[in-house]
Amino acid sequence: MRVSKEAMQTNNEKIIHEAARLFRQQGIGTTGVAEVMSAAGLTHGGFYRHFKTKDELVAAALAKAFAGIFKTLAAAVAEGKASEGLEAFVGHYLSSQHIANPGSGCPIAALAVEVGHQSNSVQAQMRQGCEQMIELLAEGLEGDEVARRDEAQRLLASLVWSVVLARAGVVVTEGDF
Amino acid sequence: MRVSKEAMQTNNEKIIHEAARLFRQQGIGTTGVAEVMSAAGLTHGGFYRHFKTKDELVAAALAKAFAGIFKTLAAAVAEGKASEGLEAFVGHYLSSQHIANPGSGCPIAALAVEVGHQSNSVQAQMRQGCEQMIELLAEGLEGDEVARRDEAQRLLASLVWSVVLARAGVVVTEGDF
DNA sequence: TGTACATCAGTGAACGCGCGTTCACTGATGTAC
DNA sequence: TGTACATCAGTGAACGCGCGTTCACTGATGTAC
Repeated sequence: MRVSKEAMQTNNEKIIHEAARLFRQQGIGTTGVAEVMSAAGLTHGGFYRHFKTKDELVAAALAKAFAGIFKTLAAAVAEGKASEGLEAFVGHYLSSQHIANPGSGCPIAALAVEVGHQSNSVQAQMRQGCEQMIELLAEGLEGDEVARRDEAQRLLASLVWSVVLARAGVVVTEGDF
Repeated sequence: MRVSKEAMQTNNEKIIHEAARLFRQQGIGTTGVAEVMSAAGLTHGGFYRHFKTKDELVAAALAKAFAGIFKTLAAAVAEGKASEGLEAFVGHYLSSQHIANPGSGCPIAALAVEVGHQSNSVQAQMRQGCEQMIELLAEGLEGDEVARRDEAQRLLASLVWSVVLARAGVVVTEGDF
């Protein structure tokens, strides 16, 4: 039966939230629309009142996942504490907590490769997220703009790769970042 | 109808070769057994004379993909030309040719994340390939063993990440490796 | 070396299953009077 | 403010489709005499 506008809005957010979690945890192709709806406490038939296609949900979930990751870092940069914010971010990124919980973690580490096989709009979302992350990381580094951007890219590569390897079970010796 | 032992062996190699190509090009979940068999010039019903499950094919294809990547580098190391071999390897790894052709390229860049959702034996294959690659890269670097291994890990992270980003369409400014 | 027969690689149709998507239906919500 | 009705979010069953896997069948291969 019909629900109020507020209830529908809440349901919409739940769907995106669960999708963002499940896609990162299990992969996009492996997670069905029915599973997402069930996790949100709904039946799968109602999905198409919220999204035209699964692809549209993927794009929304990816945007939400990036927003969650950026939140703390962006706040630190806005407060002028970019360097401290960067240090805390790196510490959390490489933590065993982040490695053990892809569902609430970095969408790049979880989905970057699979997104290469998704629609253009999803790829654009991933591209934008990566670029935004590099910019935010660069804020906390030293040197001129080009050098910082360069260093930020190398840092992101190290971070993402360490987490991907650790999740795949490859033991990595401590590196200095 | 039945074919000779030699013909069967040839077919087996064709299946693994096409699987290694298609899995890297399109992903594992997206590539069906029927598509692999068709690419090998066979009908999909015969697949189970060669492999017990699709998973067994994935493991074989991954091993084959690693073997192809290691070939040149391992030969250079064996000849005592590890440093030159490394340089050539890095040059090829970052080439537009490698970026444009995942089907014949590095299985880590193409499959590392998706393998996280595969069987234990497939994960073990990926793990072993990564470790072997780090060892081979370390051979061409300088310093003591620990420092070389450490540097090799950072190098691999940069290499893989650059290719993943480039394939996702994110333009990366030139970095020095 | 030649013949008779068992083996088994490959064929092509079928299996159950889960996928993304559609649809007739329900009944609370939101609106018009 | 109260009533009558149109709207539409959510339900649950169904759709076609492609997946991994199975199977009865075929006929060339390999073997035993």
